[in-house]
Amino acid sequence: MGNYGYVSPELRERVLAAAEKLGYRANALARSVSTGVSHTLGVVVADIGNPFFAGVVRGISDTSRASGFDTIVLSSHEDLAEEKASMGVLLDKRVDGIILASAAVSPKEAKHIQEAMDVGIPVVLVDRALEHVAADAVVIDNRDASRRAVETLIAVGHRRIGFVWGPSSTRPVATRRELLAAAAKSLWTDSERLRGYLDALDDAGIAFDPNLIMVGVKTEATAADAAAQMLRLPDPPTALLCTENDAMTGALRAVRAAGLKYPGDISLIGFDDSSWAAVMDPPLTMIEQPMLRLGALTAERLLARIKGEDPEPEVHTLESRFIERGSVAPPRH
Amino acid sequence: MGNYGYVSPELRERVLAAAEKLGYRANALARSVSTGVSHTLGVVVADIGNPFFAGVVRGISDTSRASGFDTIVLSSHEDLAEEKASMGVLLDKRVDGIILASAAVSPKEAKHIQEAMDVGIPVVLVDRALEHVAADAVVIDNRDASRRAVETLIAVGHRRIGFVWGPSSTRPVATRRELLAAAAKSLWTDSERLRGYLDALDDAGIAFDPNLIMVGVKTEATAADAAAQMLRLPDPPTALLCTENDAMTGALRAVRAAGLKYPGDISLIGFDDSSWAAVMDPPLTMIEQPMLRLGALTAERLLARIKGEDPEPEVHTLESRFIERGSVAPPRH
DNA sequence: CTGTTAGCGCATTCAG
DNA sequence: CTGAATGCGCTAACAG
Repeated sequence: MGNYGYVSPELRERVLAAAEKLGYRANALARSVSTGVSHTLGVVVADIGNPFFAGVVRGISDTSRASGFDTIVLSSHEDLAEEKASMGVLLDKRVDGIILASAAVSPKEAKHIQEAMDVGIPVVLVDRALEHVAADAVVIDNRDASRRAVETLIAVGHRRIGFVWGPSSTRPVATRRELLAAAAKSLWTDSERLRGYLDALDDAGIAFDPNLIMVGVKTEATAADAAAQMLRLPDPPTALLCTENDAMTGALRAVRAAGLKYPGDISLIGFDDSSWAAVMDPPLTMIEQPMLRLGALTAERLLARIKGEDPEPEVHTLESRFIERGSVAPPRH
Repeated sequence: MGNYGYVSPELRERVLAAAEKLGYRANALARSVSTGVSHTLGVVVADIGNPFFAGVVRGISDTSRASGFDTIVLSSHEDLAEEKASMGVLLDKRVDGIILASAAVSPKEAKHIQEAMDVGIPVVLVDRALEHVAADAVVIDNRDASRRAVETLIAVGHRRIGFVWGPSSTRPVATRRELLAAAAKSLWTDSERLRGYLDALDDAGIAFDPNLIMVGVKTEATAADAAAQMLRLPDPPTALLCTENDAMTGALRAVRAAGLKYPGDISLIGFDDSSWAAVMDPPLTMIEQPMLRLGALTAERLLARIKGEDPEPEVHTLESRFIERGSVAPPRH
């Protein structure tokens, strides 16, 4: 049944026929115990409910299956404890390698990753790189994408640009130094996107205003609150950059509640394109991430290491796509 | 390490300490080979990229984990062959039970399900019931929900109501008989929703018009085409019922391309609520499915069978919620 | 309580 | 080519 050893064609037929008739299935677990390999990839994403990760997972499983590997995916719901537990489950189930979109925001939170690698099981990071972790990472050009978006806004005249979900600091951020410190303790993607935002402002000589940067817990509701608060400012933003799907829907709620129209009253740009963004009226200008390719490349890197290759860990950066639609216009006056 | 047998507290401490220091992890595979149980649930959904299924999976894994079960989820991408292969993987990995949202549209396509049950591994269906398969099923009141939606439309005066994604028949459907035959060969959810639509029309004495029912392959693009075609009719629909997320975005594309405004020119109701639906302008009237509870209840039923309970298979029906927002209005004149 | 032994279902090695 | 024996890492049953 395992397709090894020598058998006469005739015996093989008889065995196969008997197996078929009896409904026999080889026990993959016993096989793994015996061989030491499971031909299975473990994946733990931050939130499988996020269409972005669903796309990445699709990319992963398509290419891993093409190589004869199963994939078992777990979701940590952006919770570090759950992430560790999930990795434990994968290690116990003896997967041959692990793909991880980690909720860790600092090197000390990434111990479990290093430990897994120390045990000899290869890990590759996806979507979120991690400093000081010697693992491959497959990501997009977050900083660039963010900068390009803000530059687009500045190019048509905006100078007050809100940033709808940034560092998840608990305390308010007032100075640039505090902001950078908070960013350093945030998810890599959030941090990068914030830096890109700052890059563009700096290049244009626009002063950074802490009131225009959302800080704290990130949910659609808090995004709506933060956006609403910005819009009530004496000098409110004329444009909003939303760094995630829920940030955008939250911002849209606030914009509508304030009785504002986009792009006339306020311009909008968001990360993570979707069908909905395209059918909004007007349609939303968005930054599209290559989810499938992200997943595919990640799986390729991991598979290579499983096959024994052992190059220097590297950060692979894929390009996002800026989709101009109808949610950007010059500010009033 | 397995927490069985008798050990002195002191020895236990020494063993645990040694295990800790050595980084020892019990091999879950070997354990399963030995005990015959894996404490893991297998799930194969039709499309993990669909937020609806992502929610169901979340419900499943939350409640199964609470019972000490891991869950490994696979996506069939609505493909029957992949579904069978996925179930094979799960059986090989010796999961203790399987949850399935099947792509099967007829009893003969459901053999693999019966086979799994014959081998002694419990299966419970979710989202889609299957006639002639003696398995538990956890679903929503699709037919009722659909009927209520159409009744709402009729109540405000609509008589020409388009049904944006119905039976996936390859040939056009002209008569009511053909329609029912096509429905019988469609996904259970699609079929139920179509019946509910027909129920409401019948009750109101409105004649069924095959031109107002989309038939064929179901993608956002084909939905847009179908809707566009309906809108070009000499006697076009004044309302559209969209039975899925992509059907709604497709319909919206067509509505916009035709230069129509909702709800003034055309009313809209859809299945599967989302943040986007709520922030559309006007916001969309939608039918919300209790995804989490659907998943949770499904897991409960399966867990019960794994624990040895063996009641008569039953179809458990949960209630959907009709969320009235701003996409329904009386037809013009 | 402790130490030993057999056995789970497979892959692999080694005589015939 | 075939059959039997050994071991993978674990649980379970059994003497001491």
